Amino acid sequence: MSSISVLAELPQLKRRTLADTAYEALADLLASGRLTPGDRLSLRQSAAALGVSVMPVREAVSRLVADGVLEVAPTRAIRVPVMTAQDFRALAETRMAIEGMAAARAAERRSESELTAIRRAEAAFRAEAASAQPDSARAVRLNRDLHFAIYAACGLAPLQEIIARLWLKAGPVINLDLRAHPERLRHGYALRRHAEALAAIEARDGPVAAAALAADIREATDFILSRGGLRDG
Amino acid sequence: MSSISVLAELPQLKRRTLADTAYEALADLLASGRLTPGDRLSLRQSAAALGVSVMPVREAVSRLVADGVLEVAPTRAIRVPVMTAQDFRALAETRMAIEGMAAARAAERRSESELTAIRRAEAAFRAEAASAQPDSARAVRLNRDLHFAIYAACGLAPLQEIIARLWLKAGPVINLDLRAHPERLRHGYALRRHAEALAAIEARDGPVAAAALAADIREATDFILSRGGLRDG
DNA sequence: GCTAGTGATCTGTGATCACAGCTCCGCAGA
DNA sequence: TCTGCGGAGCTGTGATCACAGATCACTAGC
Repeated sequence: MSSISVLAELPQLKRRTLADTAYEALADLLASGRLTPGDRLSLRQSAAALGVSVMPVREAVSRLVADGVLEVAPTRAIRVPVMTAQDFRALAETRMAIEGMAAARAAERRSESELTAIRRAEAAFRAEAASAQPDSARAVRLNRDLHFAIYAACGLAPLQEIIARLWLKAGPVINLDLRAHPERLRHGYALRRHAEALAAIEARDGPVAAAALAADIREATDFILSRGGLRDG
Repeated sequence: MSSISVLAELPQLKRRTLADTAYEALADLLASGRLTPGDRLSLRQSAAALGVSVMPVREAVSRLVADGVLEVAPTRAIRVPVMTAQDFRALAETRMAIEGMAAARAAERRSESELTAIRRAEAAFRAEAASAQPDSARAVRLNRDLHFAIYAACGLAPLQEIIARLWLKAGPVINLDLRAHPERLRHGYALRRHAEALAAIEARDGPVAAAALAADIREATDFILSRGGLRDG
């Protein structure tokens, strides 16, 4: 054992493999909606685009498949799953339940610094939505930042990972719709729910925070479903 | 289109790769506690044991690593993570929240056939626990069957997948403890909570079902933590 | 004109090889 | 007794090759 006990405080530095990088690259494509439901993916083409061999891409894709974010058809084609309306509704209900719960916990246990981070994220999203020419991609990212600032305050790391996976799964559908109908941003639904959530978190009111988050998700889901872009199962 | 319309009723037969099989084999080792926290794993040795090349094992391991069920140390060693007491408590709290919620939904929406399945699973576990010489491994499996019979009745497929992942993560710790202290089975804690949950599901009482499941998880967790087998973080 | 067949090409899956880096063990030096 | 130093034997990671099976454009036959 070294006598320099300060070394014990050093964080374990984690190894970054090419597969990790490939995973993030693909996840970003999905979360930002640049890969939309039904899109196909080729290992070799993706590998060429990333400048690596197929191996790292393979590993990344197999993780995404395990998460249900991608799927490989019996025909050996990798593609973004096309969800039925029922699938999407079940996913939304799961999100409402889990993210609502995370928001409730966040409201009850948030620290001052976490509250500050949430306030800042809310303001950033509000500013973007209120701007003369809102940038969809930027708004999506800021919305995500706000939600995860809230979930980060819930104090349960496993819960945050679960939510991140759910977002990855819902990402393609949500972003596809947002691209087709960017005007929803102006309606201010999300803004109202965000304000409600922020107020509830400030007041340490768990149930109200949960209700606000759930309403945010429900309204976005209903909007998308009302468009009829998803087929029935 | 073929004129034999019956063909439309055929189910999509899903491809089973060696990687899938390897994943299940490893997951079973973890869920049943034959791999315990701290155990190391070698790709080549695992591959040899399974009679395949390293490739399928690699893919399976990378999925388990993504799930947090295995980890690769910076030293390039694959092992079952050793959770701190805090980690385990956070995992348990997450489980209580999520599985409680699933149980509540199950109570409210269960069909008669689902209720029958739950009754049968509860009786099977009770019979095993009451037997003269309870088989730990068998009891663990029956306990799992009962829990998942309940969650299957919640009607949300994404939620079930999430719970399955959480169980895989908690499996090694729980089973390790159960092997060391099989006497807990006789105390009947689990039996009481199971009976409460079953009664609540029969009565379609969501909150009580959630409370019973949460209590089941909490008691098992407290028992394990009281043993002091987990180091602090 | 439409269907069935055919071959070139591309797909994911699996096996194998190459390699940098770690562990372990014995040995030499203080 | 402890420390430092190699070298052999591992490790996971990545690249490459082999292969069965699918796709797609195209043609022959009705």
